[in-house]
Amino acid sequence: MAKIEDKETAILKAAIAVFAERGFWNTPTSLISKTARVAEGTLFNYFATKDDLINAVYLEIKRELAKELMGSFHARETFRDKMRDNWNRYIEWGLRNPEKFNVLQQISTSFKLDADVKAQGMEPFAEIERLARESIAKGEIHDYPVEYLGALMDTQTAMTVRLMAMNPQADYQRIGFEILWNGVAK
Amino acid sequence: MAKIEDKETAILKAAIAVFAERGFWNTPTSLISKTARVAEGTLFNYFATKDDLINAVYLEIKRELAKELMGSFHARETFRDKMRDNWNRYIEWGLRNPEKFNVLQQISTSFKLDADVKAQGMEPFAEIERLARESIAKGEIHDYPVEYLGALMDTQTAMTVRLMAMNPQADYQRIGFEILWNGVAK
Amino acid sequence: MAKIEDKETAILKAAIAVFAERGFWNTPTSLISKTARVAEGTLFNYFATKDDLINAVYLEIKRELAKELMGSFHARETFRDKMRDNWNRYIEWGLRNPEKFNVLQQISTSFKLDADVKAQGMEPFAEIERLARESIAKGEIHDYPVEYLGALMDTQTAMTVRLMAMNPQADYQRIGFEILWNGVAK
Amino acid sequence: MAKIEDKETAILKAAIAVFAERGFWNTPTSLISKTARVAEGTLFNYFATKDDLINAVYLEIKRELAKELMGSFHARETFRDKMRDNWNRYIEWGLRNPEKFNVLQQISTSFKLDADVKAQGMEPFAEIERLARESIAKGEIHDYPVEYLGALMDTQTAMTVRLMAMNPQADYQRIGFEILWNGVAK
DNA sequence: CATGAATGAGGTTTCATTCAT
DNA sequence: TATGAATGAAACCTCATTCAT
Repeated sequence: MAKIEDKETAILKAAIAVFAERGFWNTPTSLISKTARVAEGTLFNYFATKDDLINAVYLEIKRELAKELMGSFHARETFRDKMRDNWNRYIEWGLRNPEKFNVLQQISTSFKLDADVKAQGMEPFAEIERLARESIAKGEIHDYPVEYLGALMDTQTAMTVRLMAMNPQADYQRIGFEILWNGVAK
Repeated sequence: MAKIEDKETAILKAAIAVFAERGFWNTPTSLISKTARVAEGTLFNYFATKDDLINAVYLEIKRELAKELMGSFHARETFRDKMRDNWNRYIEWGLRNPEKFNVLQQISTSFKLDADVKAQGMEPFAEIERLARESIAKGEIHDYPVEYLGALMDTQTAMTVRLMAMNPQADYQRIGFEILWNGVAK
Repeated sequence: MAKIEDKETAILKAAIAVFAERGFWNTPTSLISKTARVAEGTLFNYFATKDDLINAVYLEIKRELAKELMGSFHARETFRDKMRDNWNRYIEWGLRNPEKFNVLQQISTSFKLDADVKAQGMEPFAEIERLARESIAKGEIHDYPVEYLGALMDTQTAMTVRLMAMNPQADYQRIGFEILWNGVAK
Repeated sequence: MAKIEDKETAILKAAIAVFAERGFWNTPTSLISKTARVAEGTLFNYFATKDDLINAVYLEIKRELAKELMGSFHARETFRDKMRDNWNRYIEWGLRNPEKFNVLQQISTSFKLDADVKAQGMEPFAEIERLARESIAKGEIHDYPVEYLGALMDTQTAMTVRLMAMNPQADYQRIGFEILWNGVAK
């Protein structure tokens, strides 16, 4: 049969859309395949189980986000600027992709990911922690555990996206970073 | 343990225990009733639907947490001390009640609560936002939107609990508050 | 709800009927519940899995057969008479209960029974082997391994039932026993 | 092993192997084609349906067994020797080819073969029944219905193979024939 | 003839909910 | 009010078969 469109991609897209709307626990695989305009069985040709599909969705989104963020570290000079760039890109990506953002949050907090998938998803943050260590060495920011800084950055960004989505005209993006930076800077 | 226990309470307790272990989407009501040593049908005498039960669990935990935190605002003098007291009580409660903390997070992020239940659950934060407004008026902290401050306090506390649960000997509790306070103080 | 009729029995009976007609591998549980005039889910209240049901069917039939045969050993005097009585009862039961006989054969040859169920099903033959040992000691029959004699008795009886079912007017019942006895007698 | 092997043969061999291991009801055609290192669709170029394949497997094995047994009738002089030769060859073939033996039993007892295939599979026994008739005429053995004798020979041989496979050091092969012969001889 | 992606009916099992007792 | 057997829709997944390449 003609591979007119990539079915795997169609399934992933459909999964993100319906997961965002109904929550992934509440979404039958039949709805995903229907949304993807694909037979019910086809889904399982690409993803052996629903859990595998969820892992794949997570990884797909994380990879897209990582690509979005990766550039930020090299485009700026100071650690503060790198961090702010990262902050801004994350938030803007989240606002541009509310479904993906939403699904990522869902999966992160309510699903037991495969260990290797989880590890892959964490890579992007390795870089930010490395930069934080450098900055600590230079005496720019306080000597806090970098894993705490990474987690803080992550949760605060996510929270900011959520608030901005509900209240678009507020100035949370600038304020949030100001608070974050003042919190850690010497 | 009380020998004769209200069945409703028994069901709520059982629900929290099994939700914490398996996730509430993954938990059949039959397991809850079994854990509560109550007939399957009995559960539905107290909670018309599973969704109602989830709402009730949420409210139950939120109320307990609120009671824990409420006192903090009056025991201290300055806003900083009130805030720190609140921070500490939240974290210590979370560490003492990992199941309840866990279930609260689950429900908050992956369940569509009834509007009125959600509203009731937010009450405790009204107080903290009121205090923040006072403090802003006194010029102690920056003039940031109080709803942002409330949300920040909430997510950062929760994140800190999670990290401390995984790494108990770390000093996250003190550090976290330091960052938070430095972030907002003038 | 009124327990007007024993549903468990109804399900077992229905299973035997449809297994006989279509083979148990080819029989959906939905057809069993439909035949038993019971909801699809009800079947699983009584038998956790289809495999459990098959084990139960096997045991049910074996027990009935055992009851039928058990008496035979005491009603007669000589070993030959006991054996012939057993032979006759088995065959007549098989002809009277073609469905049960058929299903028993099916399960015995094409299903991996639970170890304990298998063991329970074998009990009746312990007795015949014990009697064979006695008879050997008395010098009535040849000193052949009793487990071989038991298996021979079993397969030859079953084969005879099958042939008689296809060709009812033949004299296989008498002939078969004659061959069997002459084969083992001194 | 032949490097280039007929795909049809490869499929038949693979089917026997996996049927023996998992039972043919439990074996998906996809596993057969995979085992045969052939595409899923290819199997259906040779066998229109799974049922057709099962029929073909049956016939293939029966033919091999027939070839093995056919010679026996001419290599010996007396009917007893022919019969014993047949008995021995069957048993030894069964022990040498446990998978084929197993699959043959499975299909014979749990599958509705096509009428013509069944007829073809029975041919070898026509010969033994013819010889039995001769022997009866000569007064060597009792005048029993030859179809009963054929069926007896078949089931008893099969049972003996099964027992020997489980208990290889026992003397069932010799004993079994002794019983069989004494049963029918005058 | 060979391939393997695609199909969708159908299989077993789960589970929230009902209701007669 | 408490019970738990009964229900049946729906979930996930399998697999024989088709067919465009």
